Amino acid sequence: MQCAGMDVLRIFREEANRILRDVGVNLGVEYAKEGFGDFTLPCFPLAREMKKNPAIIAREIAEKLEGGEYYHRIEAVGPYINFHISPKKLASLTLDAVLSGEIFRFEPKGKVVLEHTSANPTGPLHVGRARNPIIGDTMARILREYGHEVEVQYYVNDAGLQVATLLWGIKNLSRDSRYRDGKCDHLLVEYYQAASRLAEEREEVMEGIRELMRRYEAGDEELREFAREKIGCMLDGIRETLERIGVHVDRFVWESEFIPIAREIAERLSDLVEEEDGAYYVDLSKLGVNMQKTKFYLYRRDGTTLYFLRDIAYHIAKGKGASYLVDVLGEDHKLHFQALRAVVNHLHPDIDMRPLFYSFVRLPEGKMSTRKGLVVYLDDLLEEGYARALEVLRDRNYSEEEANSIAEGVAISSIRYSILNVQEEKPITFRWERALSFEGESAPFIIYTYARASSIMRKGSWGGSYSPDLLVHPQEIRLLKLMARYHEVIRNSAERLSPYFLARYAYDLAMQFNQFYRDCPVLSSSGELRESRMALVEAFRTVMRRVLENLGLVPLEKM
RNA sequence: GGGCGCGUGGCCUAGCCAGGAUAUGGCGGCAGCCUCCUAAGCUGCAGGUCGCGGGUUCGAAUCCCGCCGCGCCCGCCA
Repeated sequence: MQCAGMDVLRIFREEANRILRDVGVNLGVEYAKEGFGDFTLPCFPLAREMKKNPAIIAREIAEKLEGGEYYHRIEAVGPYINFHISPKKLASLTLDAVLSGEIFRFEPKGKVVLEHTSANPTGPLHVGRARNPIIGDTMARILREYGHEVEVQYYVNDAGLQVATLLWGIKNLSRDSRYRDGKCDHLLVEYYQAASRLAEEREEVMEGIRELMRRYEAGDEELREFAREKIGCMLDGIRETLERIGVHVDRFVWESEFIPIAREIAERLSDLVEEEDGAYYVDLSKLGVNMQKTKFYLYRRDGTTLYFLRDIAYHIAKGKGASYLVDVLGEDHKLHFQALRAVVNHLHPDIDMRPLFYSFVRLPEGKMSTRKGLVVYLDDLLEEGYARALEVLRDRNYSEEEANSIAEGVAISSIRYSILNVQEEKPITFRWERALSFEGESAPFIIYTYARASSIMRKGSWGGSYSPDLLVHPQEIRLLKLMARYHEVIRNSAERLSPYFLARYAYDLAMQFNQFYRDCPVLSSSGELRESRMALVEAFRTVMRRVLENLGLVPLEKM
């Protein structure tokens, strides 16, 4: 057994390549299409080399191949050589790897600092921004599974203009605090909205906000104390929403902490810095980078620092001791990130910064905007999801407590999955029906299969044994093959920084289990077949639970 | 105007990185399935010029070039 854990499918693949090497073919096999075996070797490249018909080459090679215990058939079909996995070997390797937990073991890897959300603490999270925490949290879970030590950070932008606007509003305006539960994010957002409107209309308001910012940067203790309290309360509201959808942040890092360090770093950038009207910027054309914009400002004319400079300081600090950094960012940050990385690497070439970009969630009417009232808050979406789930549960025999807990799990999972099941770079148009779909490609569909499997295991009593040669039904084999892929899916998802691959896998697994459930009765079978099928169900449950946990979906035993 | 991304049946979506054998699947529509391990499930039917045009290749949804449409960015905001 390798120390890296058991990547079952890779064992089969390497065996196929070994068989080919033994007859002098040094090409690797690919996955075959459904109906054409498990792996295939297209012979077109060989045909070109040997100037022979690929179909003839395929036939000649196939005749020389011996499948051994791993392959029960290897045959030429046209210009392809198709490898068919031996079901018995598949069942024994897969079930052993899953039931021993070996399939979930990955080689330990270095530390990753993953930053996500980092929304300005000026209001509640809305669904336009919800992609960030959900993708970020899931990515963190996947990287942990893959063997990394992961620290999740939320960068609190307390030093910028937006927060100064909020603070100015709280100090100078009065609002009716009519919002629910006393959640600060909902309570205080009105001050921010009102203050932003005023600042647009009246120059003296804008000046007041700037003055506040200058005092904040200068370290005015009274103001700092005021800000810590208000922003802290705002963050509590945001954190509460995050925790409700299963998103955990390890550290909230306050941007203002980096102001002194940022000033030191600016000194070290003197070879790039230029001055203009008292403001300072770096000129990235001096680095020979090919960007459409090369001037990035570090200081305003009044000497206060800008986000770009503070972010450089933050990333250098994060880079210490991390094997790499992951930033989960909206597509609007692409240019910023490119420039940021160029500067950070200019000073610290060893810091490995990797972005995970996503496109925005928009409303059918257009981009979400708190100010225009074009907004759906994440809290409201959760409440609506909860209510709809409860409605579905009404005519089932669940106690109130059970129903509430299932509805909460369904709501959280549905929302997370509706985000995760779309490639990150594709835009999403928010629709209630889609975000809260309980059928088809949805979280409830997936979790339902888990509940079905759990129900089988509750009702039967499995002795713990199985016979791999009895699991020969095509549907049993399909399910086993998919489970055997677990290792590869996690690796792919982690290395490509995309939770989406795992989301697809969850759906595929669920679909295959539903087919199995339909075709292969478990509890009404008898003897060793019953035992073996129960082993398969237990293995499915084990893999599925792990997949659900990595996606942050709630594994419900009943629903 | 320039840079980046996206463009697959009425709607949404897979496959694109590493080009191959009949282009995934869902929603909606129509027609069926609960004396049988949970019907949040399953089966069948209808529906596609893979944005358009070139190119590379034995072979292109996939790679390259051009164009069109949409989004994001091009701030002494973040």
